[in-house]
Amino acid sequence: MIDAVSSAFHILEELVGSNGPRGVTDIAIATGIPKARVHRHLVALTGLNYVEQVRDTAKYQATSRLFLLGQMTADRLPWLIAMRTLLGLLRDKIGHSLVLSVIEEDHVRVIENFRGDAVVDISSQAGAILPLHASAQGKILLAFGKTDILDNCLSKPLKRFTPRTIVGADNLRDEIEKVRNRGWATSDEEIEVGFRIIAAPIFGADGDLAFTLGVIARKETLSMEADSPEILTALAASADLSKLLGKRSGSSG
Amino acid sequence: MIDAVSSAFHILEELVGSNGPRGVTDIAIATGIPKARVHRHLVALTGLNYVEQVRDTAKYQATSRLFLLGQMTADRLPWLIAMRTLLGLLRDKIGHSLVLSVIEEDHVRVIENFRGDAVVDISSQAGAILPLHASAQGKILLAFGKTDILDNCLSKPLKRFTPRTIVGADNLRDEIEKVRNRGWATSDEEIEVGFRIIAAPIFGADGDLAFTLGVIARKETLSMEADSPEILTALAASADLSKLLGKRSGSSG
DNA sequence: TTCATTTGTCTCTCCTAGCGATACAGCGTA
DNA sequence: TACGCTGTATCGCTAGGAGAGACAAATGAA
Repeated sequence: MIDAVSSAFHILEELVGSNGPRGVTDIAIATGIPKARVHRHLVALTGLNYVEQVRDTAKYQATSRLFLLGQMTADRLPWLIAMRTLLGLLRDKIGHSLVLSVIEEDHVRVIENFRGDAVVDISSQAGAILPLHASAQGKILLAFGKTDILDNCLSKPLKRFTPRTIVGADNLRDEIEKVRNRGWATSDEEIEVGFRIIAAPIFGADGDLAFTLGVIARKETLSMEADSPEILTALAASADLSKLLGKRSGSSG
Repeated sequence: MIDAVSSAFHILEELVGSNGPRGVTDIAIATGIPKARVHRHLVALTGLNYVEQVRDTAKYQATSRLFLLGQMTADRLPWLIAMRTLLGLLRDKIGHSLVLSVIEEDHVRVIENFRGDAVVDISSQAGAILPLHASAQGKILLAFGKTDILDNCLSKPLKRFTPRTIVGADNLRDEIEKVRNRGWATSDEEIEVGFRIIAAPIFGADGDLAFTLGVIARKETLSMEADSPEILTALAASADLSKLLGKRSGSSG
């Protein structure tokens, strides 16, 4: 591991995860990296055109070049493009917001939102890490990921987000068993009052869980019956995507 | 400038600019970076989850995490999102492929393509650098960028891409003068036989040229008359985008 | 099979590049 | 004016990243 590179990305992530230009001191505090190092890196990144200094304020922000790097990455990952176009179409079809998340070791990270057509938009933040026991996507990982993830999750106290959050170890174990049997997961106001999520697993070429597809909506508009059109559609889509990924050799990330 | 960070991004760019997993030696040769260093960096980047090693082949490729970094960048650059949605709509309206490019110092780099509805897709590659004297977008930079860019461009021999490429210094000077006067540029089979491009400038908050909007199509389907709907629409759109950028303080990248 | 070549990876020493402490300059504010 | 911020510059120190080269595992040709 090269420390300088690690620091650089740490700073970039911090920069990109906030919603405005950031100052050197600010970033130093947020990341825990000494100010001098932060400054040195910001200057370096500016030289590489991945960061720019906002005139007047002297604060720093990421540039469109970093966006471009991501775009080019997507161009080289055909399955990513295919997934995105498919999910775009799916969103148009069912109207609810869709959330694509990637499995990273032992957590679930949101890659992209496809906003529904509801007046009030519901969407999670790209880059966000979802709670394992309270989100439908997290339950998918607990059910279809490596078994030690579930054990590890249960070894720590489960955080309560709403009155409906499952915080009992045995209850969660039962829930995960149910998810594993029927092949899809729900989060019924367990993470935020008034909102439901359903999620389905997407498997990679190696057969391992690679992504999850989530449908999120206000509870009044999203049925959680097994034969509801949303669930049937989501299951069909995730199966299609698994098939899509199966065609190639590469894996997730 | 931190060498390690510079190397890391150099390697990443190389990785992302090719269309498949790359080997260590391969990248070392392509980038001119010693093999040992490339390997060390790839391992480091793998540790940061921005790169993964493809099983079996042992080659490396960028992961969706890098894509995510770009997406998050876009989320923090409101004008980028606004531009993208506007251009998406515009593409649907005029049907031709659109190309959004960013001005980087003294060259023009493609950020994103919005593919038209033609059966045969025409699009440039995201990340590609466009020739200044032969592309419509390049002429925009020569006309509206700093004057030394034009001088510098003319100081070197102009590469001929097609029989119609302008390779005479005086001819190019006249052409650029014309572009500057009317506010838009064309490339009439000057870069590839059979294809036309028209481009318009998009100015940033500081009044400097920041982006260009290009329309690309087969020559039979794209009129280059000043009053053609494509040109009028493109000009209106780029003016709108300039206005959009004028509202905020940040700049390009 | 055998040999040769090339791959990704590792080991080693060397010295430079990145490090933190500290100082400094510019800007608002009190 | 004095203060408390900011971003930036300086400067020795040494840890950490550098390159050369060795190595093993593929790969391919004979």
